[in-house]
Amino acid sequence: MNKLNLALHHVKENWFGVITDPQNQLVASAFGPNKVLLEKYLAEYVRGNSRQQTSRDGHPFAECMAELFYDRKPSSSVKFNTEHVSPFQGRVTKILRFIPKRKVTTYGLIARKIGSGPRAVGNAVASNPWPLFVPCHRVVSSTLSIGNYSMCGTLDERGSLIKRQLLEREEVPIKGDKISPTGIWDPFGE
DNA sequence: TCGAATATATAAC
DNA sequence: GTTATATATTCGA
Repeated sequence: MNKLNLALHHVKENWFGVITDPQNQLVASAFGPNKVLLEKYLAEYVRGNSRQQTSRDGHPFAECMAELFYDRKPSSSVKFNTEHVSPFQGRVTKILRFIPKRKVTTYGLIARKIGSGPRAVGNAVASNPWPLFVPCHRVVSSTLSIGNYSMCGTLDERGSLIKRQLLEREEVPIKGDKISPTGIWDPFGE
């Protein structure tokens, strides 16, 4: 029981990987150019959960993930397995899912919305188990610089570049190396 | 349990 | 621009 499935999909320079549970819920996703690192990262994420019972069938979510990467499809109808996320991460995730396309928000605004601190929100966003499906790339610092984006657990300039490309494809207004103020979405709404 | 480490914010220089 | 400090949550010894 509790048998998980790992599915991979390759498009151009990137590998897209998803782990799903028997109810077809998304347990975790990750992507990057290094297939070995990707598999290692996902296996580590579910360590202790499935043991060696992970199967490797294809899954439509893997293709869906690549579509999301190229901004070709909405992420609706994907159910998430929240087994590994803390209550706090859950509250942050709920906000992330509301950030509209063409917009971003900040760690600080999310923090104020849920009565927490920006640094804690940064931790939660950084450990988002469902990148692309849950648009954690739509969160930037209060200075409006693009900021950081880790892929398969590694945090470097490359991730930041990918984050920028994702935002550009979604037509978030960017001037120079900063988000334009018109691109900010306020979680307090109106 | 506690100390250290964060994908931060803000104020002051 | 660069600090210093406050801050919430997580993780490991």
